[in-house]
Amino acid sequence: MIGDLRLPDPGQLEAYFALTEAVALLQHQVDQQLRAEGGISAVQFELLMTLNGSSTGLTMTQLADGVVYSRSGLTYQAGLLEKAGLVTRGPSPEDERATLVAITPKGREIVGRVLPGHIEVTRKLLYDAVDEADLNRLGRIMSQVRDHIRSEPPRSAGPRRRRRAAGI
Amino acid sequence: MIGDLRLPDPGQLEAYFALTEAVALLQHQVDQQLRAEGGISAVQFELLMTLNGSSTGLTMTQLADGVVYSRSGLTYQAGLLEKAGLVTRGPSPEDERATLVAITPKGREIVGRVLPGHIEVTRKLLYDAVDEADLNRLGRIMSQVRDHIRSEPPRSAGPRRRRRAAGI
DNA sequence: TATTGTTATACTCTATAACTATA
DNA sequence: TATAGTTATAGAGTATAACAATA
Repeated sequence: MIGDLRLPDPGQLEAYFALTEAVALLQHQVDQQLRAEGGISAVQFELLMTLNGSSTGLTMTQLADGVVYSRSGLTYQAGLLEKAGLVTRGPSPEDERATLVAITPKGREIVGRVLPGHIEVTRKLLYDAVDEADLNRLGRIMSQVRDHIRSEPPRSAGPRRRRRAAGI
Repeated sequence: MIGDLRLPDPGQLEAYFALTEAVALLQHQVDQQLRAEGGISAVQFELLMTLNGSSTGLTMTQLADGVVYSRSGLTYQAGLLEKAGLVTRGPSPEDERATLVAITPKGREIVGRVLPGHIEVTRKLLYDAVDEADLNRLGRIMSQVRDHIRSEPPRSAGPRRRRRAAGI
């Protein structure tokens, strides 16, 4: 049915399925906690956390690094955060094209409010599930994977042959 | 700013961030491949793969196991797949309340069409990034995490103190 | 010309609550 | 009463393409 396709061995499949399923479960509960305690989504939390580490603010492009979203999606999220008073947006002195995004005191307050619960959730679901040695291994392995993917040529490089789609 | 909160150590944070970022990057590219070559989303692919392993079909409830979605979300996806002719829905002979979902030949065709590319993407992004020993470790660790989360009491158990939200 | 960012638009997806029907 | 599933609805999020402004 699949022809001469070399299938991944069971160990590879198990790793892939366990990885995606566990992360989906984890992210779902993380998102619930952030919405319940801070009224923000996981994406917004990630943006606030990134900005929290910068005193001068970041440009939209810098903010987009490390996030998967499109530029317009990021503009949308930044707009929501600005409307809620958690960030400010202003022109960059260095590059007139750029927009500098900075976290506000209220933004830091929200981060401080949700962080304990966030840590509690991740501890309960992730840190408590594996011992310290395995957690170190996990961090090393997934850092490797992340760096590997980031070093790959951009998606559009390989003009993949596009066959007829199901059209859902 | 955060009071006496015990912060996770750097190793824990690194593992968590690397995990979520790497999986986000991986899933994004997997989704692109599935849409380009099969016109289906990652969720729909997962559902088809699950049904592909069952000869008699599965009920909506059985299908929901292993997926994070709400019942209505699953109904929506099943409706899309049915409209596209990739699955059928019919009453279960054993339980009149249940709906039996089964994959069609056309559904199997789509799976066969996208699977090689799917395997190619995961191989390039995940399997090629780590050696065999690490992949086995990853599978073991994440299976542990998945089972741990699944064994946790359902979300609603702990009536978390709900503070004022940002209201985004 | 290339880059930075926004906007308009359309669409996909998800969740909540109310509802039907069967166990 | 509890369970299986659907529907109506509403909202959040995402991507694409066109656009304006600066490098």
